[in-house]
Amino acid sequence: MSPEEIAVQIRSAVQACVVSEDFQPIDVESFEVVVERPKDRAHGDWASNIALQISKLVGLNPRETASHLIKILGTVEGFEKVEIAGPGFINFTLAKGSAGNLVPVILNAGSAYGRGESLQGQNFNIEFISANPTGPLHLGHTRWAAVGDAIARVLSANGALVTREFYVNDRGVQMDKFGASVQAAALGNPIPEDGYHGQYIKELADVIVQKHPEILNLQTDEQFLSFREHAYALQLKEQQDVLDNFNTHFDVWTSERRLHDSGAVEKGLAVLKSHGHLFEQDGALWLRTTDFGDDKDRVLEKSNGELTYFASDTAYYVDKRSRGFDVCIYLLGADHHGYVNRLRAVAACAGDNPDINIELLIGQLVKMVKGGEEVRLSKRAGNIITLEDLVDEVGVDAARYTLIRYPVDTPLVLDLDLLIQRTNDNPVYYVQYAHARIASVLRQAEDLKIDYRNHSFESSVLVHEKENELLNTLAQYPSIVEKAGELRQPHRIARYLEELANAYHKFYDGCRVLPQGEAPVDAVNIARLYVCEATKQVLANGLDLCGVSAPERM
RNA sequence: GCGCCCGUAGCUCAACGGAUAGAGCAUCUGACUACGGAUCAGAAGGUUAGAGGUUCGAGUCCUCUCGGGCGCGCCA
Repeated sequence: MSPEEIAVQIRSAVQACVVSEDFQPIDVESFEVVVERPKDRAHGDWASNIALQISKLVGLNPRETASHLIKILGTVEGFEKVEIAGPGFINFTLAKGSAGNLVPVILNAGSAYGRGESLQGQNFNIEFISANPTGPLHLGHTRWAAVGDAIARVLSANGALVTREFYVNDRGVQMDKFGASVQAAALGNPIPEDGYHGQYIKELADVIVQKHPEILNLQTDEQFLSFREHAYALQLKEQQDVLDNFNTHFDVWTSERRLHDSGAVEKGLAVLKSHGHLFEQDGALWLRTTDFGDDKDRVLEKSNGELTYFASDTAYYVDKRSRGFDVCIYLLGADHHGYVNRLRAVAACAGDNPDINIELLIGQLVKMVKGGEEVRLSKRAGNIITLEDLVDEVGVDAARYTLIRYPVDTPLVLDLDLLIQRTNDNPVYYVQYAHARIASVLRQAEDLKIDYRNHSFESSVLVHEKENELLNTLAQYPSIVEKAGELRQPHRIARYLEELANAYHKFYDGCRVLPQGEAPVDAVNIARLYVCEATKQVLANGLDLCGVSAPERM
């Protein structure tokens, strides 16, 4: 029996108690029935705190409430035991073997097992990374690449429509500094103090000069523009290639320049104006964000007629909404948390509901430690650790998995030495190993000509404690996916996979799957092979949501 | 000064307001002539920074204190 089915049973038990007047009348639909795995498995397979929740409403103390409920629940088929515990928890122990009915469900659903419809019909835009095209992607970007993509996967696993978007900041002062730096490097001049000093600047300069030798003959100003544009194109292409290789694919790349050229900025300002939140002061144009919780109003157009960066942000939000997105998600680094209030205010000024139409996820920065010393990340200083570096060291799977298995609001300290040398201790291998191990068992079954798929699956022979635990863990998967989607927290998938891998390894240790030696194939072997295949499927499904591969061999 | 985030085992981190706060690493002890040991079983390790409060119940919510990170421009 699944947790959802148990919840239904509980609800009808409450209804019955109301009808029999053991409970004071309450609206049976007015509360959420939570069924979850007890932390301590000795408490049973599933537990509910329903009695604690509704005891006041029904006019009894929690334990009395629970005792009425279990009188009814205890008669339901499929439960071996239903009992009260602690302050009024109801613990359910499933009848042996009943959990096995899940196996055919998983195998029939295949890669769709775990997918849900909780976000059906919602159209999400998730914007992440959005780096300046003035250098390689660094470690902070890498966290967003992994997490942003995983959130997108989790959202769509719950039925949402998702667009991954990258905002290219290709306009403004930084681009000019970038261009000037490359130009200087090409000419052998010292790079400007406030320019970019990384080694990649020289490399870009060399590539450009080699491909376009005539650039050296241009007038200084013209030459500068040419260097800037060539370098921009090369650097953007590199970011795109690196992200592709990182298994993170964007649906839309929005250029800030194009946003301006297309008239989107004027359109955005018009929308804000129509809602009456613009005003002029000191010769500048302002947005009254303080109406909606910002701590100061913001300038959109400076007194000299130039548009601010904030004007682009504003226009960009309006533009996204006009493209039909219900929810715009932004992943921002902790150093941008000051933007939260102003962006929420932008949504409100545009006539939207900031609690619904815009979501700002703030992630803490990633710190890298090597040999006990913090490695400082500074693009300008040039001693950056790039996405490429990390992938070169540990591989795409380990890098992605490591970055998504923590909630984004915890600052992350990665020990580079540990990551490089102790790759076997990385939990990603633990999970992948479980998958590969199952693949190996199934391969051997094939070699032994055990065609278990031609036999029917008998769940009743699965009575071993480890089998039960594994099956119950498998049953949790859909609710984990739903929770991860609701909270935008893909790390829940990773943590679940580790638990599932652990349950499988324990099962494997305690339950022989294939017949030993010359022993004949019996129903237990068959059933366990089915369990293996179901576990393999769920591991593969979960790893896919993480953007990590599920290897057949390691 | 104002604001946001964080503080959990030696280290890195978990824990929709739920039961005895959990994993991994590190330390110690065990298991196979191997269905893949990249595994499993066990030991040890905690006043969840501190003090109040809210309630059936607080690591989680509220207030204050201490400690750490970050942000507060007609910059981008």
